[in-house]
Amino acid sequence: MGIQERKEREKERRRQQIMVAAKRVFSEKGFNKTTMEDIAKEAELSPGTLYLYFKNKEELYASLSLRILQYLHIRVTHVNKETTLSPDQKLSALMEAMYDVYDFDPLIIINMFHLQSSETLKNLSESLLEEIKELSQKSIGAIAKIFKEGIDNGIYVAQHPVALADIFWSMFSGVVLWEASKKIISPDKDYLKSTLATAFELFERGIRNPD
Amino acid sequence: MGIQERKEREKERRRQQIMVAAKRVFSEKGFNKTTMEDIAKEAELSPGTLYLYFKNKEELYASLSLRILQYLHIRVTHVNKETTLSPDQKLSALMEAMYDVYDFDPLIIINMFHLQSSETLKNLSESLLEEIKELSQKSIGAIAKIFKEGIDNGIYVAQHPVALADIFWSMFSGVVLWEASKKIISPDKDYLKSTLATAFELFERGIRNPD
Amino acid sequence: MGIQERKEREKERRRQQIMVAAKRVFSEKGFNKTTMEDIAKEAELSPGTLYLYFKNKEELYASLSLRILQYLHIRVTHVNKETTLSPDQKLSALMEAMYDVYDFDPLIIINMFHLQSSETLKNLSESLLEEIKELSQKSIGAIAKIFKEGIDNGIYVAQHPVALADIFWSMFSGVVLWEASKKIISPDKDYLKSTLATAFELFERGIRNPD
Amino acid sequence: MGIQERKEREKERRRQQIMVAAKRVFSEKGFNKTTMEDIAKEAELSPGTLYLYFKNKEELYASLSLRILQYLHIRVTHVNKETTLSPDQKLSALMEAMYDVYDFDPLIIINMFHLQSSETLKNLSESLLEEIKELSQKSIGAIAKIFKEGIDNGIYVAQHPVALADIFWSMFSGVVLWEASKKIISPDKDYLKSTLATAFELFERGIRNPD
DNA sequence: GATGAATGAGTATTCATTCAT
DNA sequence: TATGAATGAATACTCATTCAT
Repeated sequence: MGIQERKEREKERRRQQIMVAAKRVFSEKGFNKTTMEDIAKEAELSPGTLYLYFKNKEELYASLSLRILQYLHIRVTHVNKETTLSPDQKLSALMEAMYDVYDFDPLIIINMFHLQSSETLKNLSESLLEEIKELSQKSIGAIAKIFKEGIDNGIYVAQHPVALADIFWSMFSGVVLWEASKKIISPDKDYLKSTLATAFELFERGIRNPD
Repeated sequence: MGIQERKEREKERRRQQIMVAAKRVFSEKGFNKTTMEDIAKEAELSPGTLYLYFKNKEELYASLSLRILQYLHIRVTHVNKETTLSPDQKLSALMEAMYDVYDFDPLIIINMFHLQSSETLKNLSESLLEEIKELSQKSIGAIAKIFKEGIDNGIYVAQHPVALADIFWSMFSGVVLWEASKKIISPDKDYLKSTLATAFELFERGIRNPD
Repeated sequence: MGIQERKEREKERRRQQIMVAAKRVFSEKGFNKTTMEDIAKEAELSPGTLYLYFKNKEELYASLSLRILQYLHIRVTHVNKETTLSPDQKLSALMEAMYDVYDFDPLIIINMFHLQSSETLKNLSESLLEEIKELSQKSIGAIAKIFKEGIDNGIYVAQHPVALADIFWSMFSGVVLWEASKKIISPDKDYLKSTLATAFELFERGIRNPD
Repeated sequence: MGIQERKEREKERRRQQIMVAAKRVFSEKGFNKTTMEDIAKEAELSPGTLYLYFKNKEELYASLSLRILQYLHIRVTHVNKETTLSPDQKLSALMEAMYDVYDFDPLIIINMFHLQSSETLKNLSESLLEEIKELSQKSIGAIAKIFKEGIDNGIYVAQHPVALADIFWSMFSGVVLWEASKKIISPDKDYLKSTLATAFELFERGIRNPD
């Protein structure tokens, strides 16, 4: 391993260290109430160091959202590669993946919507924004591919596959968000998983062609 | 009309005046970048006056979300009152109502999710929070009632009506949010209404029992 | 006196209050080492209030320099108005005025050079910069007018009056600055006034035509 | 050449390398907006290395001003050595030298005044300050010597030679500074050299005794 | 000597909120 | 009621300087 490479690896480790700390603090306090000093303390670093790895607070925040997109993309791509699966089986696998995405980081979906507010996006660097765009499109594209197969097979309704992918993703995140906010409004109930299951079931029936 | 009542009415008029101004400014700049002075200027009032009618910035913001809930509630209740309509016709009317909710205030849906972040909710007065809770539950309940009729009639799947209502609302807001963020990510496309139509169509097919 | 006018006057009073405090602190600590909080404390105001009257630190600083230009302009204009004076008498009066400019605010000349560094000028508001430009030009123009009379009379050398005014002003501020820095380097001597007198004498002989 | 000496020479070379880089960056950005990292990059060194050769930023800056004093001193001493020249010829040579000083480093004159602000001088090491003092005095002394000859010869006015030297230097730097700031204030004119020529001409006539 | 990652003190600026009028 | 001048706490970000390697 060359010196160059070792340094690169070390740098990535620091980024991860900061992101882990940031995730903890952002999750607990939300974006506005979290200070860079909070994060620095949590990461056992000085505030200045954070800026060696992230341009500013927004960009640190956004990089957290990027991780879930990366995870999603990997999972969905993986599903697509399983050529032996039927569209129905792939859809099942996709739903399974969505549960995992949720478990991977339940709070970060809420962050993603914060991220996607124009207020935030405008402060990101061109390169990070580009990365987010690209990953979003790829992920939605990969989901759409699953639907396309089903549509081509005639077992799913003849809708535009990307539109279906958008709806699938919207429904997923809409449910997650809505259940999260319900949890605040009436903290004693936690229906998320079952609501999600019902939503998926309903979605599946919705896209299926009547035989 | 007594003096008391006239005063009350006058006060309500001012609240509305402020809310109209606030909506304009929040819609344009988002929550964080909007200052109370911006709103005061837009309302042609002084900053101090705003605090005579709203406890703080968060509460002013939240009251805007309350309006859309009120509007939604009125519309859905109205649908429910039409006893001559079949469940299917009511569902159509409900969808129609959702389009109107969106048209009533496209950006405020995004605000609603901001509202529901714990960060914000914690700063609201007990009474306002109570009002939001109640109205949310009533609205969801009214939507659930429509589904319940269909389920009881056997034309909709035997799911818990409230779960269906939640999914319906989640899907609606999920699509609105996702399309809004896509507009920023890939600004050249604006599919909202058609995506929404597809989503509703799919939802309808999803909940319908196979004959 | 109308309310409008009284407010205006009150506002001007506050500006002066801040400028007086700022001058004291800047003189003592220099631009960089002076904090806005220092000034606020000296003015017995809060830091935020400073920003109600001055856009930023640089602009507060620049406004101090503007005062000396204003003073200079008034004095020189006054000299020009004395139509009964000969060019020589006017030149004497001008020199007198320069001594007073110096006494008015000995340290602020140094500030003026700080001001005129491009570093600083770039941060000023368009309007303030405009004001500085205009006042500079007017002042130099007024000085030039004195020389022009002498030139037209044939008692001063046939140089461009504005060039003479520039040199006069340059020599004045050059001497002030140089003596100020010498005071730091060898704090035991204070030749300023006599050096200035010699400089003026020399200048006068320099511009005078041989009879 | 011993090892000691070679090391010394190497060290001096590095100092020069850094100063050349520093001059470029300071000239472009001014003192405050220049960072040590900027200079390090320009010098193709690391920030830490700069501190091996200069105590701190101020001292690096000051050492640049020292160079021009050194240059000035060399030139003026050289003029003095030319015993065959008349005072008038020496004065001409001095003026020539000043043009060269200006050409040597037009912006550094402005820096010199920054240097001489008490704000900066207070942070310099005793030894550097001493060096600056000494060189200033020597340079002024050398200039004064030229004037003294003329005075002794009776062709220049009977003023204190050091006072004349101070005025000469003040006028020179005053004109340079003023023209530099005018360039910012009214960027369309660039009279420097001609103003300087007029100033020198005027100075010469000013110091000359009427025959 | 040279490096450059890490430091952390230092501060200009903002803006929700208050309160004397 | 309404005002709007004043407040002052709060914080993102910078950068000269250090020091382990």
